[in-house]
Amino acid sequence: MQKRATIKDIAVQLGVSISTISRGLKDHPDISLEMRSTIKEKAKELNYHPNHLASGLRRRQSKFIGLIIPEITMFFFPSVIKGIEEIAKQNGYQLLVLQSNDSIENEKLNVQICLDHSVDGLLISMSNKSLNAEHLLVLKEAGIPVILFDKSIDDSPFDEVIIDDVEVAFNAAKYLLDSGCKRIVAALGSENLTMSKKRGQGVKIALKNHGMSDDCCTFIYASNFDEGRVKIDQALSEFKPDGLFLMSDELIAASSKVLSKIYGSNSNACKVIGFSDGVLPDIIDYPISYVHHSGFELGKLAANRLMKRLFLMNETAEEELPQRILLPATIFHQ
Amino acid sequence: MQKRATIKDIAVQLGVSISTISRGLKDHPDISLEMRSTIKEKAKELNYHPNHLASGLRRRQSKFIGLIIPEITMFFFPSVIKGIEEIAKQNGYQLLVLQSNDSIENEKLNVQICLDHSVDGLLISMSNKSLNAEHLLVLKEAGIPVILFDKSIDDSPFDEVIIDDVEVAFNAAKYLLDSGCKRIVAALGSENLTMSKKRGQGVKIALKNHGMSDDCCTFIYASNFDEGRVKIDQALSEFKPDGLFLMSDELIAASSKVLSKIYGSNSNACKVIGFSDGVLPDIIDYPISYVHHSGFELGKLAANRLMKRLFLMNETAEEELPQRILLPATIFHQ
DNA sequence: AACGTTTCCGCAAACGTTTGTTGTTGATAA
DNA sequence: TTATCAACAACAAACGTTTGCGGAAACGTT
Repeated sequence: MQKRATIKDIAVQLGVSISTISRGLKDHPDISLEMRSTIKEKAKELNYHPNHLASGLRRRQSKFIGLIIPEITMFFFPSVIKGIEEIAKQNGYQLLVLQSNDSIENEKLNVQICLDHSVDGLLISMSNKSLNAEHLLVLKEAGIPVILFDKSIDDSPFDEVIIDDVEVAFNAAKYLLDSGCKRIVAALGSENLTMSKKRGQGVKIALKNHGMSDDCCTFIYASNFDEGRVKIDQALSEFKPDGLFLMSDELIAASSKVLSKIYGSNSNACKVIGFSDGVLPDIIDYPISYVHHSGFELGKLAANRLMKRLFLMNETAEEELPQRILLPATIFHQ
Repeated sequence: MQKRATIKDIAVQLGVSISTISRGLKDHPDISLEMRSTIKEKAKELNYHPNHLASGLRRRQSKFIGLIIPEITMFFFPSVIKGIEEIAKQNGYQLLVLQSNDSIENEKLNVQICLDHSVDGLLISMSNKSLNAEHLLVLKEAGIPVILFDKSIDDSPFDEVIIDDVEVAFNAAKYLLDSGCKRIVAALGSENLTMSKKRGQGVKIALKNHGMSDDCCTFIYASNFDEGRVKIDQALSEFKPDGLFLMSDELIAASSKVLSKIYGSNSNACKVIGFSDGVLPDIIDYPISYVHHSGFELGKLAANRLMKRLFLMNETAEEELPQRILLPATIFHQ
């Protein structure tokens, strides 16, 4: 059971002080070049690696960024995490991944965990119970930058990185209507999600624009895969729509078998448009169009924004106003 | 910008020493009951929360466990992580999630990151480049328990939590053969993966058991979704098999559209059996049987084993031998 | 009255860094 | 010769905990 080498071990073996070692290791100009290289040599020889807890404690920063999401499912979030991880790693940060399971209590707990671990920043996709960001204000007080991404709230006091839900949903619905759909079912996520509201709103605007009444579209809400399957089955069976709007990959998955069951291979009977990361449409049989919004890109955007905030905090005192960053989304057909 | 309260703040306000606070907070018997409650009251009042870096440094444990996996994809790993997270949280641990991207260099780097962060234990699903665990021995030296899960290696010097690949693959192949399949395509993962070898081996044993030559089965190898799609398409087009063996969810997804394309709705033309977490078969149209191996359960098993190791380390000095823990797997039909 | 025992708490060191300040050289300029 | 100034390195405090040890009351026991 080897004790790992410390800065002190190097100091003793080289007969110099520990401060010299510390400075030498990070190329402080006070230390001569020869000294630096002897230090680095010895460090390599002893297989020295800095103790993260010690330096974190001293420097009051952990090089961790908190990542709070509702749940790690197979939909969307894996690629988001990958995007965030890529940027974080580039900047020497590690991720502290926490799930709220769509509970506001858990969200609070997770915020506390982030605080306990002295995270340098936080990325959060809010639970569907969170209608405001009150419980995140404590982070602001602590001087920890927060970025809301994917699932945001109205009037966010923090930066947000999202897609333009109304606009994109509008375009998606417009596609269905332009294709001649007259009876539409729009499947949305949890009803208290801002995202659901906005995407629903986009659909309604499209309907209005096409001179169609709201009756032409049935809205259903489902907060997870299983609920989606049941409700979509019900809706498709009951209304036999000629157009289906699915606001997430989860709902695309949930509707996949139902679509084949009801419409068989006659994929013209019901046009489908979904919001997808791009993988699922390549897996399911029923041909669907989709708004491509890349989780990977979203993750990168959000993480980059956080990095910028982190950088700004060191440089200037002037607070930049909360900014809204939009993820581009394009429609892919069939 | 609020400074967070420390143990010292409580001490000053209460006019007692910081050691008393520290002990009082964790119910040390040396501290009187009244004192304990005044301390806790004041702690609550000041919204005190222990600084994790400080206590970690002092106690030489981070309450972090490292989790190294090849890649966070939508297949399998999300549920594994959920399982691990559940057990970890129950025991007061956080996860440090790292990806090797199937590179042994990254795996080494990640091990170093775990070391730097003083993780208390490590869970690792090995990259397909890792043929041995040499690069993990440094953890053993440091007294950090390691559990290999899912993707293991031969003769592991560490505990491993896996499924009985040979046995399960044997049963899966047996199902195809019992159903009368004569021309089989078996799609495996990366060729240098121990897991692929073992599952292939199971298939071969089943063939032999049925008195069939190895020629009756074509083995193809694919290390990711896209490669799988191409190779499966080729194989199905070329051999028009009446039985298909798919060793992972990823390959199930990759074959989904190809199956419909080639066999249409005549699902009897080609029996399919896969290894799945259970979600994908509910999404794709082509009816398949599958060996259910739950990522969630695997994660829990692995994490629990690690917890046990962690516990044993505190209690006894006697080293328990590396153990192999098998995840139960059952076959679901259609 | 002298001597244990509890009971409760404080002192101070330690964990491994970082960093502001001070000190020692030797060289150069006056 | 003395003052000046780099250039380099050491000292020591600090970050917020935990914990071994020691000590002062308060109490009972012979």
